[in-house]
Amino acid sequence: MRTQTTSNEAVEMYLKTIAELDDGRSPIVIARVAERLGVSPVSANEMMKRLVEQKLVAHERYKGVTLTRKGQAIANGVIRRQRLWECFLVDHLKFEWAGVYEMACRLEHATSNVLAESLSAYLGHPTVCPHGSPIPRSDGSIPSVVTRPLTALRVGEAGRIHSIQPTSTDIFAYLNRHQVLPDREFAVAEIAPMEGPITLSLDSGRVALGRLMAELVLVVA
Amino acid sequence: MRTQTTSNEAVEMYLKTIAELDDGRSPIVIARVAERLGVSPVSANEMMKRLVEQKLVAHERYKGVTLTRKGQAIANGVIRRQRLWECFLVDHLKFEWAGVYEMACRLEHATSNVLAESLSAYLGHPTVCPHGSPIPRSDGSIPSVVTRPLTALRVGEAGRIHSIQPTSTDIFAYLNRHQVLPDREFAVAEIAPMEGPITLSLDSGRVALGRLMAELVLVVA
DNA sequence: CGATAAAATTAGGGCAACCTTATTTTTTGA
DNA sequence: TCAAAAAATAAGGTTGCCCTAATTTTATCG
Repeated sequence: MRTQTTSNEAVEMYLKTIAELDDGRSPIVIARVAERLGVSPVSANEMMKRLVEQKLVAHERYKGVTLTRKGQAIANGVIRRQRLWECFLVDHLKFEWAGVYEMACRLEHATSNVLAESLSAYLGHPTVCPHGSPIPRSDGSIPSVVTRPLTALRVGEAGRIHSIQPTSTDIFAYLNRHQVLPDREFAVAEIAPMEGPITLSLDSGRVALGRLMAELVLVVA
Repeated sequence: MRTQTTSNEAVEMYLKTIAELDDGRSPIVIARVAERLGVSPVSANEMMKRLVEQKLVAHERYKGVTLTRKGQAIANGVIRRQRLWECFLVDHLKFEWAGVYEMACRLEHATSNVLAESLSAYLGHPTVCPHGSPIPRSDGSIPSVVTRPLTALRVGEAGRIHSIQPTSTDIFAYLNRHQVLPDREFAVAEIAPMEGPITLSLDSGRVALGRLMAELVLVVA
């Protein structure tokens, strides 16, 4: 069977997931990774053992995992490929914003470096994906912008939506339906007590977002 | 782990390989399939057992296998996806004709039906891949053209190259270097005895092809 | 500060695809 | 016609990735 030159799909998915969950503060709890990938915690633990052997992640027992430099490089490559494909699917094939994450996720593992570079050139070297997230550069670096999750804002504060963190199609679709899209301006109209919803006022009207969802919406200013 | 809605990669590769080896005459010897895929005959045999169970192939003991209607449909879908990607890679990403087979082969397994249809529309619904082979239609049918392998011609006969059958990058590269490309006109200049090379005369000059390679070049008229 | 919840780990399997080596069955051609 | 070549099968592995159930370790909070 044709052999892979790069790491395989499962490894890529684990590394990408760790990178996506990483907020730069504390190690990533393995159980969170398992949840995201829809596998049992045991399976995720086993895989972590393999990734530690390959020096792709560092593991602090009972704390969680962190990507090594090498692991981060692979993860960034995977994310780059996925986001490039998302751009292609939206800009050229005219797919809906909300559904492209999954499609691109399958293509990313079938994409060599040389293909990614040609694709990037074809697309005009985009720097953000359709959800507003930055596309890692081919050298592995990521353009960094200071953002805050929506949950960090207080009532009355205004801002601009920067990006929606990678998640499921359902959530993308909900946000899309309510015009919660990258680059839109908004103000925080209300924050319900008891971990209740955050209501935004946008040009298109008002939307209420639960705290979990609001956590995924990154804003600037 | 994300589950596949369609058949998996290994199954797709086996079915595609059988379809590619099929000349419509006799069943495909399993050992030939194994060779093509670079697996042991034993492995291929085991897989055939699984494919027979799933009613994707029919097996005549000591003769070989044939695709069932269902197996052919899947194979055609896989071939369609691959050839669409080949078109994209050559026409839009400006890749070399010779190298795209392998790249498209990886993408094909990551391509859903809806993606294939959008891609086809984007490309203007092409009917042939860059190697000249027909792209199966979305309903599973294949445009049929009467062609002969180069080996069926006699000295002095002229014709036009229709397509190069799927094979390895090396062979594509050799043919490319010598301008043996779809749509080129040629005449058979010489056929060496003892299974020797067939020499073609093209506008660009002369080329000698071994019998095995000549078998892969399909011509018309 | 100790009980409980959360996280991690251990133990014990399963399955798909691959492998090698040895053997049996069929086809074939001298 | 029968021996060699080709095809298939049998037997026994390996690896990667997944599972459940049971247990151990750590963290947290009343």
